[in-house]
Amino acid sequence: MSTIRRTKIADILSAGQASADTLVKGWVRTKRGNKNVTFIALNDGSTIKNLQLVADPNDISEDLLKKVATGACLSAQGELVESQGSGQSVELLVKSLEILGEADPEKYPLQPKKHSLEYLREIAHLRPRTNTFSAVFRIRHAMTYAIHKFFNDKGFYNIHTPIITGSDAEGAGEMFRVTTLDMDNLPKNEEGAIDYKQDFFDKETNLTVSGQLEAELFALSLSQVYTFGPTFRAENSNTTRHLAEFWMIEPEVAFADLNDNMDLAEEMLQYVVKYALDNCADDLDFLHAREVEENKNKKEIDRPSMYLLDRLKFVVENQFERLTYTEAIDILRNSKPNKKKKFQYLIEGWGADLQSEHERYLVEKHFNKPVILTDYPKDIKAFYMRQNDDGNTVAAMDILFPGIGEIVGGSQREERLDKLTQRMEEMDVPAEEMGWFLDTRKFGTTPHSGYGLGFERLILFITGMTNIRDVIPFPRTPGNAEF
RNA sequence: UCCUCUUUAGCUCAGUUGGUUAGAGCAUCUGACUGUUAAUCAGAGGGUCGUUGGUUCGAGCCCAACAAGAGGAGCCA
Repeated sequence: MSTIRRTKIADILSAGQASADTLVKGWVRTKRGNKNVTFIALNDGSTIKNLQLVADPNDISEDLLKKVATGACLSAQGELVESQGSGQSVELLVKSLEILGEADPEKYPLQPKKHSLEYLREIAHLRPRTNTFSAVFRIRHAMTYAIHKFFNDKGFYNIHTPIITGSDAEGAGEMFRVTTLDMDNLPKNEEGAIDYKQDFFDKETNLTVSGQLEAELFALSLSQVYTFGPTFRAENSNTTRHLAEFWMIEPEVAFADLNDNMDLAEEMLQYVVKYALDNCADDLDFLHAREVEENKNKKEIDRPSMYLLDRLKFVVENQFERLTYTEAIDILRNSKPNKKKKFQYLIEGWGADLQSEHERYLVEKHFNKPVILTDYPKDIKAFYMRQNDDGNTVAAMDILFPGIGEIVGGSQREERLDKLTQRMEEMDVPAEEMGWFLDTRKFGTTPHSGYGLGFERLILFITGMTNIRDVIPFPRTPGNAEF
């Protein structure tokens, strides 16, 4: 092999031009052909598209070609020429071939055929070699970048809030304990309880369930900040939209009220969807076609009213519907399924939390577009949300997306010290442990707002995947921490 | 955690009111074919029917427990 540099398949295909001496490396997707010619579809992950290698048995030995099986890794050098076939513009006439890594076709778990997502989940270490998952993870990267770019361009600062937290007052769900104590021989104190004084941090510590409270501290100093980090919830949730370890984006903005907050969230969502449309066309085209194919055999009623690319364009081009919780309750109370008692939980009066079936009705049936619900009853929301003048509601907002449900949850934060401490008392939040948080209200407080965006839920929407375990490389769910 | 469903070849699935030797497509292997596009055509190999126990002359099929997976609910992002 000569010492020329590897060319990425994405670059070869986007240039689409013949070139004398070219070196490519990648993994074999399929091989086919006859005695006189062998065709190899090679993929290196730089694009969903494959490069066709053409091997003449006069140039490449039969023994070598025999080792070219699905999954094997190759290095191939030759001449890039205009393709004689119709499926591609250029192809590589192979002059020399090296097998970097063989893959026994009898044992390699990925076959050149369609696999179920459930099966691929069991071999999550190999699934990025498939079209679907390589597309999903290229898009996931693009969305990570787009989010950082969006906030950076607006003058936000990215804050790395702690992953290990000593605060158990965040109130956003069950936490994972962090400890270096010997679990088989826990030290006890005089009262017979576990003596955390002997633990690594001299106290009980957990993995974070939210960076919001820490982000608020920086919002009240740097004005506009956001977090983008891992989040851990030890809830026993077994659904297509919950993970025990997931990634969350939490902007926090000083001098912003609930309307500013909604404007920011809507602008961000439209920005990143547009970014995907502008920059991930090949992958989205593939996922779109995949979805159309999946629904081909379904009945008319079970098919989505819009397919992936149309849904994405729709979100970019249309404003989200904004209404209050109270208005939503009125719509639901007078809705057909409520009158005909089709809801499992009937809407009778003001104050109840909305169930998924209600959110789905509003988003998928009544408005048929993303919906922002605001001003929820204070009793069903967190202590830190700003109390409205009516005394019953808080300045909260949830953004609901079709097929996904809540993708964003946020609020204007309670900046008034007396109101905040009163609410903490009512909801049994230990104020004595949160002096650092209350200090922001004691010293130079100001109205501010923020929200949390579930990154994987965003990826579900953008890729059209339907199970959250298929949009994170190695999903952690109850009873499962493989790989 | 609750409810429902599923578990048969490497993968995706059929398998009748319980009956003798458990099938198909794809994949794999072998062969054919002068440029293929998930190539095509022909042939071959491949099974402790999730596990354990029970009912029965007889269980892939009926019953029970357990396990794994999926979907829905709750919690939320």
